[in-house]
Amino acid sequence: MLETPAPLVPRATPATLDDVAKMAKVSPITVSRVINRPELVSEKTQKKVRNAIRKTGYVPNMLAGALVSQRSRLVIVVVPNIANRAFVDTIGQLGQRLAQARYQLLLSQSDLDASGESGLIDAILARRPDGIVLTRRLQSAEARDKLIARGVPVVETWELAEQPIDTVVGFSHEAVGRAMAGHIVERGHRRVGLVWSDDDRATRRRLACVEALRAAGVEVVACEFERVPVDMGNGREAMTRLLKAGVPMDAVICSIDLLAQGVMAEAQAHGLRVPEDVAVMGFGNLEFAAHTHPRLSTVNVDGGRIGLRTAELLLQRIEGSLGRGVQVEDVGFSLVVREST
Amino acid sequence: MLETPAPLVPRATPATLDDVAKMAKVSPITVSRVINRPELVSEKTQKKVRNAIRKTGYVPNMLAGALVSQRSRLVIVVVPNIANRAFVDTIGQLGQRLAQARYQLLLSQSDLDASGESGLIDAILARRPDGIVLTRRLQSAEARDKLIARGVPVVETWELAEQPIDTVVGFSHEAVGRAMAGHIVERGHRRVGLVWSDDDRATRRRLACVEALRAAGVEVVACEFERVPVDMGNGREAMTRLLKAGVPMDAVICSIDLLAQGVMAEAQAHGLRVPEDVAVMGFGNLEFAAHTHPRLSTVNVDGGRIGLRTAELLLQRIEGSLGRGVQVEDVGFSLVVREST
DNA sequence: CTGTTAGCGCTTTCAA
DNA sequence: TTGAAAGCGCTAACAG
Repeated sequence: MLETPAPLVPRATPATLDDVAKMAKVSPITVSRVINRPELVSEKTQKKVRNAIRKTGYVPNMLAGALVSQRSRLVIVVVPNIANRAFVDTIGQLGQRLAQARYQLLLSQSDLDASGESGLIDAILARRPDGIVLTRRLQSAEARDKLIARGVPVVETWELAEQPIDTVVGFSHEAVGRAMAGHIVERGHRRVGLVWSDDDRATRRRLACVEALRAAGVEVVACEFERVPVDMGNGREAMTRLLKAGVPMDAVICSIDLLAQGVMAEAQAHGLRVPEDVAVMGFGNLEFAAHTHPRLSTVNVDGGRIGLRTAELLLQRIEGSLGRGVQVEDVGFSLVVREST
Repeated sequence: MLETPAPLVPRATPATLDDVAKMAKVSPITVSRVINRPELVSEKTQKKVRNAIRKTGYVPNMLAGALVSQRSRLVIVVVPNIANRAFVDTIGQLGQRLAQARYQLLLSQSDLDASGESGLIDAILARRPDGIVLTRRLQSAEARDKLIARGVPVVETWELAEQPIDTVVGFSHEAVGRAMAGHIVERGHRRVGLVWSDDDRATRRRLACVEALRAAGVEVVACEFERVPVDMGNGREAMTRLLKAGVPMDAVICSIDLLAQGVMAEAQAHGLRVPEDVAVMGFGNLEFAAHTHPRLSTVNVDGGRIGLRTAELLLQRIEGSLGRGVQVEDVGFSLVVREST
């Protein structure tokens, strides 16, 4: 090694493109090309430039690059809260596919922003991302209008928005509710308790579920609501209340697996057998659902597929090959029947 | 409402500071001040400017602002994977505190980046964040050296790094391992199985734990390793193997609560009583640990406190009131004894 | 309290 | 295949 390595003590001024250019004895634009479009530069020049980059410890300034090129190569994903495991696969696939296309994925936790949805969207737009992915619904019309006015590519996921901002990749929560009801009816249960989280999407599943149960002559004997974010503890508490109330029931449907897990634990702590004494069903097919004792019946959503399709459509929107607000894709869902029902 | 609202159709060119300035009949810098330092502008002028901002639908371009001011008001947090719930509270508190100080927190999932740690760090530095928080250890010396050379404020969390990049907020994994061993010894167990994830930090807990067990004359009869990321299913599988091997044991210590949860489920599926037949202990005090049946004994780390202290120290580093590499803060941990041991 | 001047670091466009 | 000139949108520094 004859090269001088990059200095390990912070420099007063980090190296710029010009510094690299001077050292390599080329013009700044040539350095830029080596980094962004190396196919336009001769091997020999590339070598000189890469050497200079290494020696100076140069790291491109994408603020400057994005400012002039109007492309940030940044996609921001809004998640309600990273504790929500529903979106793990979606984000994984999305990020991987975008990385292949040289886009960087950064996550913004929406519940961090005290200024509300509108402020959150402003903060995101201020970074000039090339695309935005929403895993939650924007309630505020103001926030939605801002996105529309900007014209930035947006994909709404995990539901089928009725008035989409732009592109949509999701599934019908109403259809899920009906499918859950159908399964419980099929299993011959007649008196059902509900343990439900109190958010927009869960509510849509619940309304459809209750309607379908009633249509089949099944009685909904109780409904416990839990504020989001819910956890397993909420499930146990809800089941405690249900058992204390003494209303006889042969099944409990939950808005989400976490609650179902808590409901099962509490039932067992009371000596009840699942599913013989009481069947339990969840939604989400979270990782643990396959491994509880007994294993939990639930509804599976292919989050990875949502992520992949979102990436594809977002890239098409960014490149302009897909129009805005044109595509609404339903990825569906499936019932996962295990031991708890 | 006499105002013209921002247009709902994407404009050819989004409004700039100059557009706002012209409409409000002030200079651009005044608009900038209204946004960033309103205390320097008279009420009357502010009103004019805010009106113009609303009418034009102006959203500041932080790329441009950061470029000239050398402050991006952006902090990037590196998480191994958002499925890892250990960091939820840390990120929540960190983000909230930073938001108060007008910094935006964005998350970067490190396992998304195929180019390795060095490429990940380059991608992050290219956005010129004012600070970086690491929730995982950087293995590559190259990546660490890049951060050092840049001089950007960095806080390493969730462990006490031996050769810190800059500031540290964490706890000793060795001390945790010894505490777990101590608890099992105290409970009178003599033959212990281990179910462990195969990562750097977990390994440090295990080595210390095993050493302490042996020192107390407790026999380690088996050790099952699981590749990260682990889940509850890995715990069940490991316990299946342990039971199949037929080696008698009276306790199982796990590297993480998820594995412990799986171990308990499998033990129960085999008709074993926890803790009478076999005690089970985890680490992390994940949300479900308080709600399993029986409730799980574990080790609690105050992730929220780590987040808060990280925010404070990072802000001090950014403002220059704290020197680089000066502070190493140990937030400790605590044993949480419940029903499973 | 408000404005003028200059330039952050990079890429676009056009030219050689 | 390489370079020169111009300017993206904003704020620091200074002046009034």
